[in-house]
Amino acid sequence: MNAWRRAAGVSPGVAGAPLYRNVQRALMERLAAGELRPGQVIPSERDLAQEFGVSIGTLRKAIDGLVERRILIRQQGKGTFVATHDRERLLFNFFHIVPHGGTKTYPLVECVAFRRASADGETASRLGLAPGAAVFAIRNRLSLDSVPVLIDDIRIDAERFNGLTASQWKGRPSTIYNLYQETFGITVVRTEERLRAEAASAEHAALLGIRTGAPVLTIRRTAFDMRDEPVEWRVSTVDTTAHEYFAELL
Amino acid sequence: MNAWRRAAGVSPGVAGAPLYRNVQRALMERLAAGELRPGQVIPSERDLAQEFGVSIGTLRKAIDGLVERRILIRQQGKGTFVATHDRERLLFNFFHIVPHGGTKTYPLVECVAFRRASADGETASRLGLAPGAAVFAIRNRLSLDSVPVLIDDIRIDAERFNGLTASQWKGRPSTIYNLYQETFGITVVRTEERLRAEAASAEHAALLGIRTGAPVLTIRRTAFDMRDEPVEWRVSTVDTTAHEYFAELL
DNA sequence: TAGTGGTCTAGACCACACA
DNA sequence: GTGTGGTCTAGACCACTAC
Repeated sequence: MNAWRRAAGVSPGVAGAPLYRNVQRALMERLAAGELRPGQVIPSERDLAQEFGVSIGTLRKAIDGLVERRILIRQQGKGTFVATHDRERLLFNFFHIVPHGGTKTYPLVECVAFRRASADGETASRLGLAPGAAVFAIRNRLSLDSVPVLIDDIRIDAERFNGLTASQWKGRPSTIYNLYQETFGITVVRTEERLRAEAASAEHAALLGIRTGAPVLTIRRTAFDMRDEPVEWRVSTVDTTAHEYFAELL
Repeated sequence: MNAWRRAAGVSPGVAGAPLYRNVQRALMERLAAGELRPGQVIPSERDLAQEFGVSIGTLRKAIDGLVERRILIRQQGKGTFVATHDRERLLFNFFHIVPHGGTKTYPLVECVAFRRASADGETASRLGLAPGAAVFAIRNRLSLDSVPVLIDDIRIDAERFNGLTASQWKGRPSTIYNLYQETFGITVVRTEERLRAEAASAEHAALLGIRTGAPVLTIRRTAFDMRDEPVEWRVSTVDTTAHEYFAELL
C-alpha cells in the first residue's frame, strides 16, 4: 500500500520517485501556496510524519533538502520555521561585495529612481514577459563606509508586483527581498549571476563618482522564486577600485 | 561504551561531537594521508560500519557529507569512489567562463611561460610561505572557439611541487588539478575567488589581442586541499567582450 | 515537565551492476 | 546470484527550549 493513497488531501506525487521526494514536493507546494508563511513554525516532525503516513526518518530526509536550500530553518528545541529574508540572509547569501581582502558589511541603500516602464527585449526575456510588458524600473545606489560602490538597475513585473509604490519601496523596513516576501508573498530562493568587465557609462560614472569609461564590474542577476519562476532582473554596476566580488566554490 | 575505544587503530575523535562527525573525520584522515587513493573504491558501507562499530545509518550520514563536498562519489550497485579531477569536474566546478548567455565548452590551453621565481608578498601570504620563497610561476593562455579569452598566472610552492618540470606541465594528459592529484598527491577540494574589473596591462592585452587599458575581469583564486591548506594562487585575466563569469547562488 | 529537533540503532527490502 | 548503494521503518535516547 502506498502512503499517497492512505493520506487524504495530498497530491499523488510522482510514480516511481522516492517517498521522501514526494513528501518534499508536498511540503514545497504548501510553502509556495502560502499555507505555511515566512517566520511561522511548521508542524513538528512527528506530526508531519503521522500526517503523511511515513516514518520519522523519511520525513526528516524530506525536510533536510529544504533546509539545505534555505527554505526551512531548524531550531533544536523550538521547531522548524519557514525562512524569512532579513539583513543576515542578504549579507550571507545574496550580497557578495566586500572590501579588498576584507570582511562583509551591510550597505547603505539609496533609491535614485523609481518609475513604470515597458520591458525592453532582454528584460522581457529574462522575466518571461511579452516584449513591452509593464515593469517597474528602479535604480538604487549602495554605499559601503559612506563611499558609493554599486548601482542597481532593477526590473520587476508590474503585474506581479501590482500596487507597489515608490514610498513603499523607499520606506521598506528591511531588505528588498524581504519586501517581496512580506508584501507580495514572493520568496526568492535562488539567483543566477553573470559577470563582465565593462567601461562605465557617463550616467553610472557620475553616480559612482568615477571617470566615464573607467573599468566597472557588471553583474547580471536573475532571481527565482519557490516555483523556479523568474522574479527579478537586475544589473549591478560595481566600482571595484576598493571592493571586490567574493565567491566560494566546491 | 564508546565506539572510539572499541575500534582499534582509530584516532579518538572529538569528545562531545556526534559520532558521525568523528567517523567523517577518520575517513578524511585516511583520504588526506593517501591510504585511499583517487579513483579507488572504498570499502562497502557495511564493512566500514562494522569496522567503526557504528550502525549503517550513522556510517551513511558520515559519507553523505564527503559526497556533498565532492570528495567521494557514490555509484549505486558499484561502490563509493574517491573523486578524481578530470575535465568534467573542471568544467562543472572550477571553470566558470561561458559565452554570453551560452553553454560551457572545454577551453584549449596553451602554456606561455614556465619558470622558477621567488614569491612576492601577495603570493607568499596567499600560499602561507615566507616572502621570497621559491615558487613555480606559470602562465597559461586559454581559448574558446579558437579565440583567446583568458590568461592564467599561476603560483605554486616549489617545495611542495618539488621536481615539477615544464615538459611534465605541458604534457599533462588531463587538467592541471588532475596533475596535482596524480603526480603530487594533492587534491584541490575548494577554492575562493575574488573578482574585479581592471584595465588590461600591455602584456595581457597583447596575449588577448585587445587594446591596452581595455576593461578586463580579473579573478584572484586561492585553491585549498583536503587539509584546507592553500595549494595554488592564481590570477586569471579575462576578456569579457564575448564571454562572462557564471555563478549560481542560494 | 512537556515538546521540539538531533543522533543512533538494527534491521528490511529495493534498484542496480557485474560476472 | 552476489554485492553494492538507495530507501524506509519503528523505535530509543539525548540536547535544547520554554513554561
